[in-house]
Amino acid sequence: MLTGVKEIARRANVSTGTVDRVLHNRTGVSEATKNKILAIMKELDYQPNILARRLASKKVLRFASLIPSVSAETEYWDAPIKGIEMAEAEIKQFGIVIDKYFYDQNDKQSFVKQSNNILKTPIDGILVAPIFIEESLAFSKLCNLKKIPQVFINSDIPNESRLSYIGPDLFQSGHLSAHMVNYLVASGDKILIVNISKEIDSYHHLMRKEEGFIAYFKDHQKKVKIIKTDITPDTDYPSVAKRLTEVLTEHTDVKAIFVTNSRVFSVAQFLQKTNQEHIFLVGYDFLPGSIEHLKNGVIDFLICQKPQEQAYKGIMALYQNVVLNGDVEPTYFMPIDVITKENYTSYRN
Amino acid sequence: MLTGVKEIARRANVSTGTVDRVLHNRTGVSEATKNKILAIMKELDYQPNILARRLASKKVLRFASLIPSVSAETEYWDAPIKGIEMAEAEIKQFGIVIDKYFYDQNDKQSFVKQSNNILKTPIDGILVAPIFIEESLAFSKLCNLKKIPQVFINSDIPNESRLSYIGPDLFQSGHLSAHMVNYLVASGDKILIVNISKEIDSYHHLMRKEEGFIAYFKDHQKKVKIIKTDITPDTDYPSVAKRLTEVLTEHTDVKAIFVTNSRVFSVAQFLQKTNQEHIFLVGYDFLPGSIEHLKNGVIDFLICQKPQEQAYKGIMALYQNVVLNGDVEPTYFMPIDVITKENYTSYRN
DNA sequence: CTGAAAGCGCTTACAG
DNA sequence: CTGAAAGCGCTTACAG
Repeated sequence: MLTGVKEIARRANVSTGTVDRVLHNRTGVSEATKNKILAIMKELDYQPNILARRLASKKVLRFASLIPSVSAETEYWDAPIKGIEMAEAEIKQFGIVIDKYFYDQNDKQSFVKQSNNILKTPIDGILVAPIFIEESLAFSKLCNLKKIPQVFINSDIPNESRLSYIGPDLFQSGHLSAHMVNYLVASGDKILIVNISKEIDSYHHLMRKEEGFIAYFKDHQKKVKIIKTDITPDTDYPSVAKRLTEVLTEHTDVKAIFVTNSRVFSVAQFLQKTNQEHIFLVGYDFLPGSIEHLKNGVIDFLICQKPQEQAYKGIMALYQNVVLNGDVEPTYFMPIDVITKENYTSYRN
Repeated sequence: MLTGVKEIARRANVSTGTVDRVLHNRTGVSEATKNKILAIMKELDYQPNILARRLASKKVLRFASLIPSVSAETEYWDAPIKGIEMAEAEIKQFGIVIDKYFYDQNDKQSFVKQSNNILKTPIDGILVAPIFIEESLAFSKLCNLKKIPQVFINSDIPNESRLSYIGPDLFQSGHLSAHMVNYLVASGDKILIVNISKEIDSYHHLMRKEEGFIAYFKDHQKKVKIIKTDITPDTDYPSVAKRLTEVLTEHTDVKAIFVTNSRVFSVAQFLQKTNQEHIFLVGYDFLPGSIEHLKNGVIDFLICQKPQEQAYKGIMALYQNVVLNGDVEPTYFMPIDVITKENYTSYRN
């Protein structure tokens, strides 16, 4: 009452409609009245009532999400969908709808196509997992031109003007993995790093983890031998098994294996089938297949970064910015969680 | 339009005021019209518009929080306050205010007094850390009589009708601690469990962790010797140091120490001062003093359970129930987080 | 037991 | 460039 648009209008000797115009930075207000109103707003420290605003406005706000589609090999992306849906349920009463777009993680063109589809629609905010660097950068630029705020999850793109990144600090997560492995090995032991990925592009992502892992042992008193192998482009189980057989035949003394992504379940499967469960195994992500191997002891640790929460927080960051006009942290590193046989039951992915 | 109170009123041939009366289960409506309106609501699957409701209603909703006050020894309780304030900032636009009450963790009477103070005010929901079992039970009963929903954090009270418990699964967290210690010790090693607490009552809480810890090694192939000591009622540093000196003089071969609460920082301090950093150390909670000792390697692991998020979620659960009339999970176990030198920087307490 | 009217704090056409 | 009026979907007195 003492601070609403009515009061501002009264003090400025204008109608509430005019106040509303400057509030939303719309055209059709003289500089003079605009400045007068702005001054009064500042004086009153005017805070719009979001309830009233959303109730009065019939305009629905549209957010779009663009993430990889779920497949047998990319079950991981189930969690972000859930996160998006949770956020949607929470904010739909504010007149927000979320259009969900998916692309094929192994096909850049599908990303380009879907991002173009999004830009054809009127959209107020975008949540995207920018797996393909160049294509994502191009998309981001178009969004900036249209002044559409973007939030990135899962991995970041360097040097780009997005609203926020919400996801892992990849280097640190590799570092932590090494720290965990450090408890399992002795000086002189041999450690194998395994990257499993179809797309060369995704390597950027995995490489950061590998770097963090190697950096840990570089200046550590415990000296270990680190070897590595990339399994690409074929990543089906037979390909994984074939390569691991080769490597582990050449290096019969591998004490621990670090897999840089969720494909750790394939490696676990292999170790189990070949009775090599004595090799310590550390990998990524909270997937049913991996949890099974955590239970039966083939996998020792999983590093997880709450993909569901990443997406949830991503949508809420858009909401915070677009609906509440609030500030958003430009970079929000998710906690790096260590999952073991002992705590997986209460883990919220 | 097709589903609001107006439409219901039209179909039932009554005014919106009457619809509002049955909506809020107020008196002064004949059974007949009430049933008619109820039927139409069900038919339409009527969902009230929360925005409109909160905007129209001038009634503010009051939640109360009742947790231990912060002191040098109980810095831990800083985090829940932050969580409460975060939630408050988020929901105050819905006309919710939160009254914060504090009690002395070492004084049951202060809990009784503060809980009585709360009940003197008109309150719509309560968040409480029920450290004192009997007093909390009594308080809970009074709340139930007044139909005030209660959410518990930090620790649960058995067999009581609360809206929700949000906090650790204590037994499991002890179990996980043992799992971590297991990586650090060998068969035959000696492990010391340390409970540090002023109030005997708090032991219930610590005992559950101890039980989980011991249970882990009970049916484990690796046989270890577990000894324990309780430091009570004096818990200042000199008392801790004195007792540890005694124990570690008697048992010169202790390989690892498990402290069942945040007082691990006192133990760390002692180990550092007495040059016994070679003893592995595992404890609880993300406090600055402990983080320092995590950094310099005196503490190996901290087990944390996001006290800030517990309180945040607790308030949001009340909001969910009271404002949105939504369902709330009766028990929500927080993830059991493992914090090390490697991942503490990105941990959100 | 029930209804008519005003109002919550905004936004939205429409008219000038 | 600006204002008057209606309306978003509820709740709140007040009158009967």
